[in-house]
Amino acid sequence: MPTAMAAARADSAYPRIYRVVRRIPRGRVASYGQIAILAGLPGHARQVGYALHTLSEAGVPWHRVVNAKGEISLGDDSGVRQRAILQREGVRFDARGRIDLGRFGWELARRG
DNA sequence: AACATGACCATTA
DNA sequence: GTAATGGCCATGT
Repeated sequence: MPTAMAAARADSAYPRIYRVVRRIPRGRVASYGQIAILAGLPGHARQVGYALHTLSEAGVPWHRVVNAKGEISLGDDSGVRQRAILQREGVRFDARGRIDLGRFGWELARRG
């Protein structure tokens, strides 16, 4: 019988993060901090970013995760790619490259 | 092992 | 509005 400690260690945080990201509906975005909270890791927003950075799994809509300002956090070509995908899903960006989280932010309490 | 870096965030000035 | 600070901790050197 494995100890509780071993069991907790066996379930690393990354799969939980991926599971939450997969729940983000199409046409919506969530912040890193929000993902961390929903994954049961409050305050670990940075680890969410790292989890997505080292992401090798398929089927995870990583592009629906942006920072708390509604801005894309990637500076290189990946950022351009992320923005294009989001726009294809119907997410609108303002002139400064920011998303209105009041309109496109993922809110669980809201139906739709 | 120490150290620096990073797809972050909230608070404070 | 911007800038600095502290917290978080996985990865790479």
